[in-house]
Amino acid sequence: MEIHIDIDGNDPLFTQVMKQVKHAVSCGALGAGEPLPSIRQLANDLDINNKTVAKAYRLLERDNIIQTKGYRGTYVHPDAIENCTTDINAWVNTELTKTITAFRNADVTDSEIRIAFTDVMNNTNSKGN
Amino acid sequence: MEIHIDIDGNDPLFTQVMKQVKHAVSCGALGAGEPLPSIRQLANDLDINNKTVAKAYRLLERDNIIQTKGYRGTYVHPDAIENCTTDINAWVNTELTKTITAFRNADVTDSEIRIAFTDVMNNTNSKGN
DNA sequence: AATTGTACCATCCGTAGTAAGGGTACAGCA
DNA sequence: TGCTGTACCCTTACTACGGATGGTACAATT
Repeated sequence: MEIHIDIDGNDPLFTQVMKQVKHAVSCGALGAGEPLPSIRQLANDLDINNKTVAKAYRLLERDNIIQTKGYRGTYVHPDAIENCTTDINAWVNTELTKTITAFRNADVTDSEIRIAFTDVMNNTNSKGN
Repeated sequence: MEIHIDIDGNDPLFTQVMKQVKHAVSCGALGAGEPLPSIRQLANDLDINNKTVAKAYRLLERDNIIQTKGYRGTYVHPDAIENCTTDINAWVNTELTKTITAFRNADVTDSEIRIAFTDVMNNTNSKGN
């Protein structure tokens, strides 16, 4: 596990952590079942906040790249390699594009789309993110 | 045409103008083909900016509530009454709700949804709003 | 000449959301 | 006891966007 962080990079820190873990997995540097450094450990090594690493880990776990075993640490998910390729954000992007272009073709203002968007985001039950 | 504006109201000014024009039309106070006050005129009467009224008029015309006849002024659309009931924003809202709840059920973070949204909005050709 | 809708330039303020950090605390394992 | 992940609290930039305003200018109509 060698993770390097570029403070001045374009990507936010938690994104950099996610990308590098994914990369380590797809490279084989991190095999299925192998343990990852603890949140506090990695945060300390990278000299960043616990929450930033925790956020990266949380999202990695949602994407089934890693697995948190309660109080026994965090490990690489058995199906990590396959799940590295499937990018959930890509799916979200294409779906949103379809919806939004439909709106635009109906001459809906970008402003109106944005208003409706924030409206829906705020007045709907989020599943607890 | 009596339009009253509440500066301290919750709705933005251009929305108030739109609502009141729609109301005047559906009430019958403003019949099909009748002329509306000019943009500058109404802006002056309400003591608001030209652009604010122009924005309201522009959206009202898109919704086929009113009709701008070039340099001859603005008039109520022939089918204004029917088009008063069909709210384009309602359709946008329900469509967006469907899409977003789908994302949330897939455990996509609200943050990720927002990022993808702004991404799509900025990296797609808007039809010129 | 005056008025029409419209287009373009620009600014200001308020709000909202993100990213990141700091702190404190808890329950379960070794 | 020490470590694990996790869940709260609150705070600080930074950014993007919306709403509104101001000014200037244009072509076409009356």
